[in-house]
Amino acid sequence: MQPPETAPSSPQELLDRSYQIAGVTLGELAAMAQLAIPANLQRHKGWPGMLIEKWLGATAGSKPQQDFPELGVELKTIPIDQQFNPLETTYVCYAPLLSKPGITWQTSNVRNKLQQVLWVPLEGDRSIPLADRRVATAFFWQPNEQEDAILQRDWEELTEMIVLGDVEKITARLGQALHIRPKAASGNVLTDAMNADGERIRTRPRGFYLRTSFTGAVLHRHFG
DNA sequence: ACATGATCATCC
DNA sequence: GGATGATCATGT
Repeated sequence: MQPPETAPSSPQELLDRSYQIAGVTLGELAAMAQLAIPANLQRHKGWPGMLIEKWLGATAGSKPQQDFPELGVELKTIPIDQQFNPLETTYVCYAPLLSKPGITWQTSNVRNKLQQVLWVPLEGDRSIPLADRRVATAFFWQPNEQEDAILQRDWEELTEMIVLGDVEKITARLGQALHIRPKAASGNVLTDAMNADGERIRTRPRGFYLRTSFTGAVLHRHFG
């Protein structure tokens, strides 16, 4: 078995590819792809995601928007424990701190990214050596009406705070399903934002993340 | 610096 | 133990 060299031409082909690697360990996938396995993830935090991208035929690199633009599909690996509970929150996208006019939930990057997600759960318990962790069965997910409403409410609450110049009041405690946290290589990275008086300020870049309670519910809706 | 891929590590 | 805030690698 080898990684594909082309992008999948249909959602079904993408799903088929994910089934091909279900149950396989990350060590086996790395070996077949002739990739080195890091000793741990401390300095290779994105490694599992990159490995799965390669095996499903996502275009490499750090391009904006979805992983499979032609399919309208976003790929997300998610580390899980033995009960299929997520072990980490899920990064969605950067949070724009300089609001663009006319942006709504319907046109937001968050909604665009989450419109159609291929979830690929991976064994993530730190007690399992990285190479021994197995890929679980992937599945497509589209937010249902209720999930979309929750995400919309959170997004609107947080976006309103940014628009009102209250970005510094935002904490990760806000938001039922979606929240905002720093997202940067280090604490000294700064970007532009506005304060409540409309003045330019410098602040840490932020990202939108899905809480584990939300992704956990999504997983359990599919795996019971 | 921004954006991708995320997990780490500390605090509660 | 779990969530929050911080951080790591890489490419554009």
